[in-house]
Amino acid sequence: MGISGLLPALKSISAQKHLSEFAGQTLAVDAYVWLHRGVFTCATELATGKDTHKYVDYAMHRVRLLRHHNIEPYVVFDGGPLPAKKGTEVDRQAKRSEHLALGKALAAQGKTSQAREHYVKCVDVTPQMAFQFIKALRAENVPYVVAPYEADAQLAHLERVGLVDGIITEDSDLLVFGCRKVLFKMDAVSSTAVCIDRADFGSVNTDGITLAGWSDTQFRAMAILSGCDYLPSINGIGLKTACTLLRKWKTVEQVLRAIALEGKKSIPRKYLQSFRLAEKCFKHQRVYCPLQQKLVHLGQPDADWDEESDEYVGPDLDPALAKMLGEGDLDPVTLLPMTDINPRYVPRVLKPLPMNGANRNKGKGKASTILNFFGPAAPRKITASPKSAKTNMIVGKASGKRSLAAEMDHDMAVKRKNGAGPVLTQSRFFGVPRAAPEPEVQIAGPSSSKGLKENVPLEEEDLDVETDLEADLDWDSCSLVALPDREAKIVELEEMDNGVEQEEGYISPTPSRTRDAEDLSSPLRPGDVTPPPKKRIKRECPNSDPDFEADAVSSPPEAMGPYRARLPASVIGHSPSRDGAILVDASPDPPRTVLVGPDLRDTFDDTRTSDIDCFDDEEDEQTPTSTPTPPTPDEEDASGDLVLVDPEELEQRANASRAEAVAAGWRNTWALNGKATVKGKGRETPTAASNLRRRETNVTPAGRHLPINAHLRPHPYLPTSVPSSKNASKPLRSRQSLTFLDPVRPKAPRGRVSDGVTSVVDVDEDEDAVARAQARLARFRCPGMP
DNA sequence: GACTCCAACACAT
DNA sequence: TGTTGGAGTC
Ligand SMILES: [Mn+2]
Repeated sequence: MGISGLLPALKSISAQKHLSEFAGQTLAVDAYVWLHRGVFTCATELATGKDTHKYVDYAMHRVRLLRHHNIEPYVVFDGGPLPAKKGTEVDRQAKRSEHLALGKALAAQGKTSQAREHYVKCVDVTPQMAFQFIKALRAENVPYVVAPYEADAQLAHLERVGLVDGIITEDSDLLVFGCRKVLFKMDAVSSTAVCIDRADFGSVNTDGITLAGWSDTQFRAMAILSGCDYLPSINGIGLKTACTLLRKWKTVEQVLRAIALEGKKSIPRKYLQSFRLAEKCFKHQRVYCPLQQKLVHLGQPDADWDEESDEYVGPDLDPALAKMLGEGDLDPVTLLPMTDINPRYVPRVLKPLPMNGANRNKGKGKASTILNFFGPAAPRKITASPKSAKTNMIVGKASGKRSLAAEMDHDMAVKRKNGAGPVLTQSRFFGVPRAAPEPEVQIAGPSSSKGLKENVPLEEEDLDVETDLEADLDWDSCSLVALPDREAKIVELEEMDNGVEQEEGYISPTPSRTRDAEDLSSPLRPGDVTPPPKKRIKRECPNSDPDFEADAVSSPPEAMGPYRARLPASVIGHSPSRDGAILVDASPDPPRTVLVGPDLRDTFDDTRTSDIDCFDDEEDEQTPTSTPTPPTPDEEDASGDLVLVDPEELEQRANASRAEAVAAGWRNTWALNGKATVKGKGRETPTAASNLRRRETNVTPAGRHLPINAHLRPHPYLPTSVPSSKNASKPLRSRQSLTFLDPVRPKAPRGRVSDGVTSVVDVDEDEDAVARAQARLARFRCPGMP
């Protein structure tokens, strides 16, 4: 959903920019957007179960477009459902099958175009489809990561730790997650995008919406109040009124009080409590940190943290599992080994990859992942030393590519560590626009005829090449990423044909962190902590072939070069702000209102700690000041009657059914597997229905996994230590996490293929462990709601 | 009139 | 996921 109305409200600070303006930067990409659009290319094929990878081509085309503009994409995939998301999955699934049936019926009558209309509505992006994209990314050495939960939070994390300079998405939520630079509506044809910079928030003035002087917390509050994915809004409250109320009353508590006293709208019971949880999802959702190679909170939780919260923002996972998940080797929803639904699709490898010795088990090291996983030296904590990671970090056949990506991340980490300068003075509030608004060069047509020329004709001969490859290669016994030597040769041939040269030079990162309003207008800032970026040296295409699709070939074998070159500036001179707080010059301190008034225990929370804990934590320190007069005590009594709704029961009921649905899903899964095991083949024909799943799925549809001879069983789990929070005044309670208790001994690896579906990671021996993890996860993912 | 809510639609070629 | 237009509400 996102925050409806947010983008229009921010129109006044939205600027359409040409991609070339981001040259030299690394931009995180919300993969779902491209995959979702790509699906339109081949909806019919997907719905009818035909193998296709057109949706990957669509996405890769954009990847190459970015690279063409000297932007390094860092692709981020969605993970499993967050407990916070309610599973509306059932009726959706029903609708999908309807559409599928209708589509097939029409197709049978030859009405293919009408059929397609329905097909489109029944196809959805699955993790397995995402994996096809990942295969292509690996082949072209593009950094990527799979989020344990929502891509939103993952994207925000990458920006926060400085691995990327900005984010490409369509989801307005990203702004609520605290992202600084977000690019919406990227258009491949014009090579433009609509850029919203957080530093401009202070100058928002669209239709009565104003954010000057607001903190991130206030902004987030506005978004949540107006209704978000984690919490529907109070009836009648939209973005505008949320904004207005918040402007007047400053804190959520007071806003609620005002609403209650007004008496026209009914506030759900425990709304404030739910609000706090929703807030936590935005602030502290769990993400995978490529640097630490484990799950971390987006923002470190501080006070007001308990186990409920800790699970609500996404249960922790064992680091070894988290890593596999983050790198795409697990289905993030089921935690089962990723399944390759289209093994015949082998993305063209543009360059033989440099592999160190540890990596050189390609073609046969089926169990290497598992070996590494469970082996003696496997799961370990990444310390500050990038070396340990380098020697140890291999994930099976993913081989060179991924280790490259990982190494890149670690290089970034090192730089980041070394370069971490003094924390700049930052205001926590959105600055009011000052001085003359910077004249922004928009759509600065990149120097060139070249850009235009290269954009237009996109030849699709790639497909042919790939097709040839498919025909040639034997994929029966090895996973796709394990490239046969033969392919490497083909690749080299291609390289000779297309050989393009790319400069190895270091490209100066641009300062990406804004400190004041001026920064965004002038991205390049002499005297900044980072060296003034000379406008990137553009890759030249010596060939007459201007097609940027061929660009990728240009990467030299020592592919680390380009990666380093694209190190985001933020890695170098800044340490990430705590809560993504931004960062402009100080604006007038918002006044603090003393909370006096009716007892709204129902809407607030019986256990509320303090009436003025409103602007939580350390983030917003407000100086006491006079402000709109708080409600008078004598109005107090009325408040009790204002609560007309009692959603508690409804909610419980909903939870019950949700739990049931999930449980049913699991039962089906395992039941089907059991049956399948007997038969020998467990995967039903990949009908469209079985292949379709929304990304918010809570229920695991049957027929999506390989038959696994495992069963669910209860298991204990161990508490693990909590990430130390530097500013946590009190120690956090220990957190539960997925832990393998039994020593696992890897057996001889054996590939597994059924119905053309190949398991990428073979974990036969660890079924129990995985099953336990899943059981745990299932519990986590469907907890009782507050 | 301002705002919220909802249903329908676009998204690729 | 966003956008649009129209209905409904205050
Ligand atoms: Mn979202």
